[in-house]
Order: sequence, then C-alpha cells, then structure tokens
Amino acid sequence: MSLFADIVFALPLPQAYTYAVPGEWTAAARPGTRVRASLGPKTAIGIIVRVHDQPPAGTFIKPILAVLDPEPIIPPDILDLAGRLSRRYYSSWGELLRAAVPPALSGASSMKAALTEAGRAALAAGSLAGEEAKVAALLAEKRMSPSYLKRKSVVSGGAAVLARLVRKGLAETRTVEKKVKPRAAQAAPAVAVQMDLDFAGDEAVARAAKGVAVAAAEGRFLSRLFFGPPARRASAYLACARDVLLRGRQVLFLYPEIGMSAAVAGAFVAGLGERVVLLHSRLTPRERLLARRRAESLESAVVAGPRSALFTPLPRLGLIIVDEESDDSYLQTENPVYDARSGARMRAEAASVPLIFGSETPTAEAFERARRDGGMFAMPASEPPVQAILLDDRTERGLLAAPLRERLADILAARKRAILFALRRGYAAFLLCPRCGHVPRCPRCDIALTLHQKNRRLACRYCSEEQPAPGSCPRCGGRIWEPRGAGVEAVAEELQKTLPAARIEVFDRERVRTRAAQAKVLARFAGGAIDVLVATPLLAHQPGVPAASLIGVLNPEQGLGQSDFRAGQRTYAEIRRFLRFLDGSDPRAAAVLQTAVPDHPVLTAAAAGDYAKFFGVEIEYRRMLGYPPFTAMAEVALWGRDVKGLERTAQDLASRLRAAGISEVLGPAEARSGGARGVQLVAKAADASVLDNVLGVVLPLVKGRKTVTRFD
DNA sequence: CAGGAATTAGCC
DNA sequence: GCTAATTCCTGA
Repeated sequence: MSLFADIVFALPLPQAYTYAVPGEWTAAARPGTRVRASLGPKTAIGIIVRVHDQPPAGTFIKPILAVLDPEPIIPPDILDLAGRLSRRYYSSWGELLRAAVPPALSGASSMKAALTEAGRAALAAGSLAGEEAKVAALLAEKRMSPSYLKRKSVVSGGAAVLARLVRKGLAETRTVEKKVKPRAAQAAPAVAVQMDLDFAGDEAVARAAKGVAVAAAEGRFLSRLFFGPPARRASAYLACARDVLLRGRQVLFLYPEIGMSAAVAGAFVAGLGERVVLLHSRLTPRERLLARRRAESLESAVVAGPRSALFTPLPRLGLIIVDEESDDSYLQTENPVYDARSGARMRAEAASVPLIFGSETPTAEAFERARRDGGMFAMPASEPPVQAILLDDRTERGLLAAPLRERLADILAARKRAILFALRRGYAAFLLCPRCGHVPRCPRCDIALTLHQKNRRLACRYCSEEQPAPGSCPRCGGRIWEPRGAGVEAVAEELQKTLPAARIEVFDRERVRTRAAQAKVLARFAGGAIDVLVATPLLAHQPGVPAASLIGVLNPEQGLGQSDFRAGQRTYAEIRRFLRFLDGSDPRAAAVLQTAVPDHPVLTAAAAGDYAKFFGVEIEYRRMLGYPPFTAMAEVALWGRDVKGLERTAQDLASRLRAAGISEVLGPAEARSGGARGVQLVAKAADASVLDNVLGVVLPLVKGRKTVTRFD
C-alpha cells in the first residue's frame, strides 16, 4: 500500500498539497513533522497535516524528499486548531503554523549569487558599465542572495542587473539549502506542586470561580464572561487558575499586546510566582522557544502571552482565559488573518476545558452571547465608575473649549498633572465652516482634507491632492474657518499659547519613538517635570502611566465616524480606558469629554460609565442594521492597481454570492490600506454556515490578491 | 515590434 | 514566497 501525505507550506497557498511518501520515510512521516519537498522549481520546508492512502486524482505526484524531525514538532491539537482557523478566516494553514511555531518553518532553501571567473576578470579589467560594475563589486566581496543584494546595492533594479550578469556568464546563482536542526529531546522537569495561596475572594468572585472549577474538574467546555474592573477580574482569574493548577493542569492566559493587562498578568506573577511563563513580545526567538518548552513541560503552569500565545502546545491544558476581550489586537488583520478570541473558543471546545472572557467593556457580541446562554458573571466595581463631564464645543473657537482651558489652568495652579487625549497624530486638523458646516474634501477620495498649519495648505491623506487653504468658505462665503479634529501637535501648540508657563509634552509615535524614550517621558511626567501630556491613544497602551487630576478627551466622535460596524464599540471602550488614568485620590480630579455631539448615546454612556446603556443602544443598532451578532459577516477586499477592473470583478463576485444564496451583499466600495488601493464587498447571512459554505465555493473562483475578514 | 518592466498564475 | 508565463509599455 502506498502512503500519501498532505503538506502545507508557510506561503499564501489556499490548500495543502499531496505528496507520495517513499518507503524509507513511512515510519517517520507523521502529522506535525517537517519535511523537505519540491515545490515548483525549488524545494521548501512544509509540515505534514495528514497521512493517508488515497491517491489524489489527476495530478502528478512528487515524493517527499526527506522527513526532518524524528518526532512531530507540532502536536495534533495545535495542528488542528491552526487548520480550523485557516478555514474560518480563509488564510493559509501553513502561514498560521508559522505564526504558531515561528522558527520551525522559516528555514528553506535560499538562492545565493556569486561572480564567475569571467565576471571577476571583467571586473578587474574595468570593462563593466556603471550599474553592472556596482553589483559585481558587491558580489566580489561574498556571495549573497538577490534580495540582500537589492537592499545593499544602491542600484534601483538590482535583481534585473544581476539577471543581466548571469545571462552574460559573468555571475552565477545557486540554491543553498539551510540546515535544519532536529528538535532536541527534552527532559520534563518534575516539579512538586506546592501551592498555598490565600484568596479571600468575595461572593461574586467565589461564585464565578466555582462554576469554572467544577467544569474544569469534569473536563467540560464552558463559556463565561467575567464582566468587571481589572482588579476584580484578576482575583477571579486567580481563584479559577489556582484550582486548575492544583489538579496539575495548565492555564492559558491571553492578554492584549501591551498595556493595562500587564497589571493583571502581574497579579498572576505575584500570586503564582515561578509557575507563570510570560510569552511577551520582547522575547528574542530563542528566549521564546525556551519559554515555550518550559511552559509545555511544566506539569502545572500559567502561560501568559498575547494573541500568538494561543498556539502554545499545552498537553495538560485545563483552562483558557482571554482578558480585555474587547481589545482589537486579538484580531490579526494582515495575513494570516485570524481572531485569537475565536481561536480560544475553538481550542477550549476541542480540549473540553472552560473558557473565560473578561472585560469591563466587553464587545456587544460577547455580552449578548453571555446574556443568552447564562455565562455572564457581573463583578461590579466597589466604587462607582468615573463620571466625565460632556463639553459641547460647537460654539467654541479653536481646538480647546473654554471650560477645559480653565480647568487646565486650575490644575496647573494646583501643581497637578493633566492628560489630554486626541485621536490624531501630528497636526492633522481639518477645516469646518461654522456658518454652513462645509468641510473641504478631496475631489477624488471624498475624505476631509488635512490642514497643514505650517504652510496653510490642505492635503489629502490618501492621494497627492493638495491646495492652499481657502480664505473664505467656498459654499457660503463665510470668512471664518474653525480647525477641527486636531492632532496632538496642534493641540499642544494652541495650549502653549494660552498657558505659556505650562510644561507641555506631546506623546505620539512620531515624537516618542522608542520604548526607552516612552519610559523616559512617563518618568518625567510622574516626577512632576511635565504638567500636561497631549497624547494619542498610544499612551493608553503603555505600562506605568501615572494617574492625573484632569483627563481631557478631545472629539472622540471622530472615532465614531469610521465606516466600521464596531466603531461605537471601540469608541466606548477607548474612552473608558482613557478615564482609568483619573486620579481617584484627588477630590478635585475631573474628566472632560469635549465633543461636537454631546448627545450621542455612545458618548453619554461612556461619560457615565454606563455599560448597560451603551449595550442597549449598540445591540439595537446591530439588530436594526443586521450586523453581528445577529448575522455572520465577511468583508472581502480585492487589491490591485486597476480599480475599474477590480470593480468589475467585485460586481461579478457580488452576483455570484447572490446567486449562491447570500441575501445581503453591500458594495463594492473603495478600500484602502496604507498605499494600496482596492475595492471591498461586505456579505452578510443569517446563518454562519451558509455564509462559510458560499464563500468557500465562490472565493476560489475570484482571481487576484484578496483579503477576507470574517466576523460573527 | 523588439525588449524589457510589471503583473499574474501556479506550485501536489 | 519564487519562478515562469503573461501582459503591458516604451521607443523607435
């Protein structure tokens, strides 16, 4: 009987390929082992995902060249998890596995170029032209890959020049296969479980923890939402985790990339000490590998990390916790697209372990689900939520409303700290006519043109459109312009004018680039060397931000304007996150939301910290417009240069989707991501399986580069 | 209409 | 991702 293996590669390929397994490899070829196989004109390293005896019809079958590991490097559950995620998010199984096991799949063969004898002679004789001479000189030093050559050489078309040299017989290329180290055998250190922690939790925490502990002990999937402030969640997590650890099982704890949750992770470290393995993003690849091995081998441990920690192999997994469930960083939006929250659910279900989502500002999807299936555990804060004052700035001149300026002056007089949050970087203001409401827009892209204060010009963020800022409103002739939606630089500049003595610092990615610089600014702010920080949301993701006596949020309604059904969600969560920095110990501390839409329900709810009110509004909006969780939804973006052609393709895709039974297809609309242009469709269906079945059939029929993001 | 640059299809 | 095939583009 002949054997076949389905293999995936860390490339954007839509499916696995089937190879023949030669007799000598039949014992070694197991799912989860790496293999070298020929792929097109070269060889690549892939991972076996299935071994079977059904010869595929029609295609020519190549054999596996070698099995590289004596033992699988990826356990079956992780292999399967990546497979299921790749199917749900239409991303490559192999690319997901590379995200899961970074070093394993990166080594393949590489091409190296070098000069031939003739090439050396020609170079020495000086008979080569400008570009060719430059490239040849580089190659004379050592062999290098074409991409390295391209980076190193100042020549624009480095690859083309190399190709020319090869054709003339002056250079040659050869493929060098990278060596792959087989995985070293690991000894599992036997550590006695010795845990005597005291968690004098309160009633709500104890009740929440108990249900989880029972399910964990019975080996049963269960989904819970711990709805409450960080400190309460942390003690509930600890109570659950302790129980699981005492049974000699492992806990997977996911937290957002950076920031607030560090405090919760810190509580774990403080409470559980060396049983906590932190897989944070600053580890070097080798450190990460070692941390993973340690996590895998510890009999009982908490493994804490961001999104990618979802894939940590844990043979004795007993509980999964996803903290700050509403954080965007759980959704990886570039290839391979996947959502670690869905992934956590898949993994918990497959492993039959409880799953806890935790947040003070949960997504409407999670809240609705928990409400429906009784998984909700509310842990109200012991203190009432921070209340923010809503300031209407429609009649204000300038960027800062007068009452906010006055408060800032008071704060400075009292020698206290203040933080102002603005959503944009740099200057980035747009112009608004206060008389008729006209906003100058890009004639091509229809987005508000950005005002550049320095030269008083208007420019488009997307295209090259640029024009002088008009002196009067082209629509109504009004003479006065109001700059609106200003970036942090503009805010800081204006503030400095009104409060000349204030020590103001801008905190955004442009001004404060490195982590060290960020920490330095925060230390100065904490030490009293800075009075006011004018910051983008970047600040809210930093560890070690000191509390301030005044928190001002400038025009958060800009976030509501995004064409994204989760804009309200994100805005609510973001505002509440900003308000966490308010110094509760200062009786005169105040928070202010300055906005042009002071009656907007998302803003009034956020100002009051009233999640129930926010949820009521949000879920109704989702219901009315047919967004998740009431429908399953997918965004399909097609990318390319020829927008007209893409539009035709999108129309074709839309009609195919409709023909296949998708009732609601929106678009095509323009899509942009950085410099790339494209068109985008939104498909919605009442039933997730209908949507997935149709997409599975229709998407492969559409050619070209595309990204699919799936929501439900 | 050559010849090269740019884009795209296929990889089992 | 890389390569080969293809289309696109430039310049006579």
